[in-house]
This record gives sequence, structure tokens and C-alpha cells, in this order.
Amino acid sequence: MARLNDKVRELLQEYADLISITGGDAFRARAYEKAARAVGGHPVDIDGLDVKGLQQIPGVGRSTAEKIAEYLTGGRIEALETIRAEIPAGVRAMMSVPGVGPKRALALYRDLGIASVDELAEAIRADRLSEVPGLGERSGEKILHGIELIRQSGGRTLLDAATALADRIVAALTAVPECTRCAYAGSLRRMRETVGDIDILATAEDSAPLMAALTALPYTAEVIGTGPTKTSIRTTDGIQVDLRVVPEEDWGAALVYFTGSKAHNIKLRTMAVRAGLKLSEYGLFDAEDGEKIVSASEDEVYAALGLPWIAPPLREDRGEIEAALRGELPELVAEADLRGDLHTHTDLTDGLATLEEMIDTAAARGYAYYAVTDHAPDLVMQRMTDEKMLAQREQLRELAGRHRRMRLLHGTELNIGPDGTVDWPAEFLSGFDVCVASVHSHFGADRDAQTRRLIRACENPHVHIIGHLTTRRIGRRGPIDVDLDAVFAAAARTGTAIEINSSPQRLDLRDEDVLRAKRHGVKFSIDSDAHATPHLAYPRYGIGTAQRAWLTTEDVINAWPWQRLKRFLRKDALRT
DNA sequence: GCCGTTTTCGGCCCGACTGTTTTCAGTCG
Repeated sequence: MARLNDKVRELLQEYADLISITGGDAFRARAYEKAARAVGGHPVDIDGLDVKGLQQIPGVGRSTAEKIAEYLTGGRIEALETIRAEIPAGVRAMMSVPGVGPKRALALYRDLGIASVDELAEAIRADRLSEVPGLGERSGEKILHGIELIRQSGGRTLLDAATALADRIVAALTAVPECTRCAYAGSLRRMRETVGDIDILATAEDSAPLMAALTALPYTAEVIGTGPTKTSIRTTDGIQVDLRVVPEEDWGAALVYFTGSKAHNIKLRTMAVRAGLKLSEYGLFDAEDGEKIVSASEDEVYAALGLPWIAPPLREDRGEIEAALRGELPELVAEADLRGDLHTHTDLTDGLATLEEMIDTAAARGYAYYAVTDHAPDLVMQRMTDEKMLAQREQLRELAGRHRRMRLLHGTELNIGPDGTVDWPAEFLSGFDVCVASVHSHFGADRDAQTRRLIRACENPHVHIIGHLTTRRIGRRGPIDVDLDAVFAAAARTGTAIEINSSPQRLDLRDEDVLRAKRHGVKFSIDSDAHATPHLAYPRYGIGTAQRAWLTTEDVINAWPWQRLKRFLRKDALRT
């Protein structure tokens, strides 16, 4: 379960969607959307706030505050329940399909009686879509493609929601007196970009109190199964959680086993067999006499196989065992190695927090440098102007001494146009300390065009970092079609870093692409792309991608000391 | 529904793209 702020954000967003679907006032719907974002990005936990306190959140007025308060005290919002009764949940769910908005969702429901994504796919295949005015064959194809996209990531949970839930469960189980150890394992521990379910491992003499604690959690909606060693539940958010309890002396072997990956485990077991041993979740045994050799810690298990401990993000059988045998495991970059954030927004464009709030929160993270990179004018809806940007720079310079240990950088997130050019002329660009350049339009351009535009952006002497390169949004929008190797080669040649965007909705680039880019000699920037102060914590997810891609501090420009980063950012000077 | 160094009423992020129109509606960022 995520923060209460996130729960309320989801409810307000649902209310806004339902207002849109039922043809309510568009501005009213947008007011709730804005309030939803504001609550989600609010740094203070709303639990315990009263109506007055809630109204202090920008974008939350009396009406919204009362609805939130109603939820906080009674667990439901009457107005939301009323409108929910009108529109089946599946109709709203159709809005998550690219190409389907509130108007089409309603038309599909009213005209064809379609009330779920599955029924929608069925109707398109049965060629019934053209019965709805304004929808034809092409629309059907696009929508069907969108449905495919959702299904590909279907049922998987984003890393932030999974991490928040796992942290809470581990905390709850650790508090049980009988519990001696508890941690999460599985793909979450390996920091995969999404997780299918959450695996929790615990040790106790008597497992019953732990099983009981899990099934009694307030957000446990359904107990799928429960026994002495394993209990599975589903949360109110539909996430499956498996808890396994083992004796304390088997902790290490069980943790290896339940962390995976399957391919990594198979390789370990094969090594064990060759050495006359047998590895299972219960320990490492002598194959002959069945005597247990070790299983108390992961270190011991790996050591008994002649290996150093291998960090979970590497356990994918991508050569980590061979590297470990050669003593060539990388010293992975860690969250604590990050010395700054080079891609963040403020309320000057679409961020929620002020410049001061963002800077103060960044300083609290102990950064040595911090860049503010608000959107550039070609993203028209942000209404950026030269004057606004220069005024922000002025304001930033005035705040220079606010945190003595943290250097402030003035930057921007440029838009890479269809031809690869960016918003401002060279003269204006040279006034920025750092420029991120990203694709925000023309996602459908063909492979050659996408490749050309990105290479041209790399060749721009003022562009230091390519932001969220593939522009994918997990489960919502696929990556653009681009020759990644050609772009990586251009980035390496021109000294342009490629971003690992840490937003859990993006995580762009993906780990396997980062691996490929690294082979080209590309450097990376692990950034939050924060639009609110809590988002500044996102690099914990981007670090997962970086670790899965074997990156060290050498590969990551914002893990470098300022003087070294400064030289990297003098790309334009070095090239002239 | 929210908000006010333009405002307590009257605005509210604006334009491109797409497919379906034959002048525009819906969706998206």
C-alpha cells in the first residue's frame, strides 16, 4: 500500500475521470485532476490533516478538502460512490487504452454496451467499432495496438508501488515478536522495472504468528492460501504477496533461492552438482551423505561454491557468475554515490513545488550539486519565454548561498524537434549550465527519422544529456522506433550523456539497453525528472536499472565530483 | 472546482496530430 496521499490522489483522479466521462464541466474535472496531482506530490502526509489543513495544499479548495476529509474519517466519498454507480469501472478502465479518452469511452458504452477493455478488443475484432460515429478501421487498429501494449505489461506492478508495499509489510512482520529476520526477495530485490508479485522471506521458530499477521493486515483483501511454511494474499490494490517462513539457520539459502532469478539459481545449482554438492532453498548439502554444509547467510552459500557474494540486481545469468569466478564483478554504483540530480522541474512549468522548495529538499539529500531544468518553449503548453527563463536564472543565482555545500546549476529540458533541432539558438543555450534534450512529440516518426533526429541532438554542442531516450511509459506507451546502437555511437562520439530516467513510470532507458550503450562507451546521468519534492527520491529506482546494467561510478556523470562533471559539461568549449 | 502583483467573477495550458470529417472532434503532451 502506498502513502495515503497516493490513495487519495487515485480517488480524486477517478472522480475527475468520471466527471469527464459523464460529460460534466471540463474545468471542474480539471480542477480535481490538478488537486489529485497536488495531493500526490505534497511533501506532508495528509493523514491527520483537517479540512483547513488540506486547503493549504495549492489546488485544493474547500470542496475538495471536504471530500478528502470525508475519506480520511469514513473511508469513502459519497459523491464518488454516486457517480461510480452510473459508470461501470470497466468503462473508466478503457481510458487507459491509448486513443480512448472520456468521450469515446462513453460512446462505446452508450452505443455498443462495451464496458471493459476485453469487450472493446472483442468488438474491434468483430468489426463493430464503425457503428460508433467518428470511429473507423484505422482507429480500431490503433486502439487494438494500445490494448496489446497494456497487456504486455499486464498485471505487473510499478516499482514504487511495489517497494512501498513491501517496505510496509516487512515493517509489520518485523514487529511480530516471534520474527527473527524479515526481508523482501524476488524480482523486487533484483530491482526489475516492474514486479509480478511480492516475495517476503522471514525466519521464526513458530511461523503461525507471522502468517496470522500477514492475513490480518488492513490492506489484505483476500487470503489465497495459508499453511505452515507459505501464505499468499492479495491486497486491496490487487497485488499478490507470498510470505515464506523458514528456520533461521536456513536464511541464506532461502534468500538466494527466493531472490532468483531462476536462470541464476539454475547455474548455481549446476555448479553445486559439479562440486558434489546439492543446493536448494533449505541449504547447501553434501550430495553423498546429505549433510548440510551451509545455509545461514548468502555470503556462506556463495563462498562454499567458490564465489564472492553477488549483488541481487546482477543475478540474471548475464555473465555475473563467470565474472565472479574471474574476480571481475563490477563495483556497482549505489544511491549514496549520487552527488546530484541533473533533471528536475519547478512550478515555473509543470512542477508542483517552488524553486526554493525543490532546492531545500535536494539539499537535504546531501547533494553537492543540483540542476533545475524546466521545460523549454517548444512544448507550447508550458508557455515558457526567454524572460521567464532568465528571471529564474536570476532567482537561482540569488539562492546560491542558501545551502553552502550544494552548488546550483541552471538548466533546461529542451525539446528535440522532428528534425533534431532544439528550442533556442546557440547563443541563448550557451547561457545554461546544463541542457537536457528530450523527445516530446512525433512519437510515431519512422525509424530513420527518429534515429537522425536523436543523432543530430547528440551533435548539438549545447546538449549535454539526452533525456528519457525512448519516451516509453510502462504499460501505457511503447518506445519510439529508433536505431539505438546508432544513437549510442553518436552519444559516445560527441560526449553526450544518456539519461537513466528514474521515474517509476518511465525507467527509460531499460537495463539491457544501458548495457548495450555502455559497450559503446556512453556515459549516463541518473536523474529523478522530479515534478514535486517527493519525486526527488526517485533515483533509488534508477539506481536499480544502473546496477542491473553493471554500471560503476565511472559510468555515471552525476556520481562524479563537481570538477570532473564541470569538465564534462564543457562539451561546447571543447569542440570549438 | 479553484483562484486572484490583471480578478471574489470570469477566466482556466495551447497547439499538433489523427482520422474522420468535407469543417471538425477527440486525444495527447
